[in-house]
Amino acid sequence: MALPTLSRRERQIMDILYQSGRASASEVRSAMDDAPSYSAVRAMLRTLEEKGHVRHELDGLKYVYLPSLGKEKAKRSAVKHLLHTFFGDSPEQIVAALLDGSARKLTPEELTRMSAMIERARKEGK
Amino acid sequence: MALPTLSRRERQIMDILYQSGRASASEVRSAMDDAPSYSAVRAMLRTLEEKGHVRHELDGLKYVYLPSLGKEKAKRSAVKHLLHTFFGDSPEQIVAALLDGSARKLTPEELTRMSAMIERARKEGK
DNA sequence: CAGCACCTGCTAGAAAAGTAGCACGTGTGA
DNA sequence: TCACACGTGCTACTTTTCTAGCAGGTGCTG
Repeated sequence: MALPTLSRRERQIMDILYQSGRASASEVRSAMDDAPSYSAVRAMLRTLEEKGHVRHELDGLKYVYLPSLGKEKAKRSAVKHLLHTFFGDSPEQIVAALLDGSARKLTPEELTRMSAMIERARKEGK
Repeated sequence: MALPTLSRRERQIMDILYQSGRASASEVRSAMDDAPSYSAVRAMLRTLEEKGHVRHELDGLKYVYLPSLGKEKAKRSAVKHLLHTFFGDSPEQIVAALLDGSARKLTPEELTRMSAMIERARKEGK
């Protein structure tokens, strides 16, 4: 991979960007709960752009930043990493973790939909 | 949270430690594919210990390091973070990602077990 | 048009991360 | 017993991160 070298702050910013899809410097800043100065945020955004993690578009007069790697790819890679680091590459263990209330309570509807997805996967797979 | 401040290398080391459970400095080092010097690894392990992320035990003559936060807790927090960053806090979307082959192909057995888990959760929940 | 609110580009400095290297200690086997 | 492999503690140095601040542009409003 070409992009594993993020510093703490950079990672923090990337997370915000992935979460919101696109954001201006000041939006990024307000999404951080231990935010540094506005200048600092801008500087890091610029650095990230140099490194190729981020690109910006002109929205009226201001810059709006977005991850240059598609969200889908980033997702996959994040899931993969999580899988490998904490779950011994066993997907079912993630599901177990999801279910056991660690994150939040799931509604019956959600459970039903999950079931359906898995059923579908099973049918297709065989 | 008290421990969000990991640098790039530190995070890398923590991941290895979580993945393997416990490891000596040289083991950590060989698990890194862009490993720095042995000294460097040791220094970072020491830093991590100072910060409280890691502790060490004496195994014969050498040190063996292990994460000080239980794996379970770390897992939960990692899942939660992933959920929030990439999946809009929607657990079913993670399942979807798991299913769509992004990580690896699931076996029918795994799918069956997942189904069973979800069924069980549904029964308990209601 | 003066003042204000916001934005950008740039520079510079402090703080932290990342790294290598030495000095020393302890078993092991030729 | 003396080299050797391997471990530790510590220090010092380089590079990157992280940060603030200034100068300047644009539009709005009284």
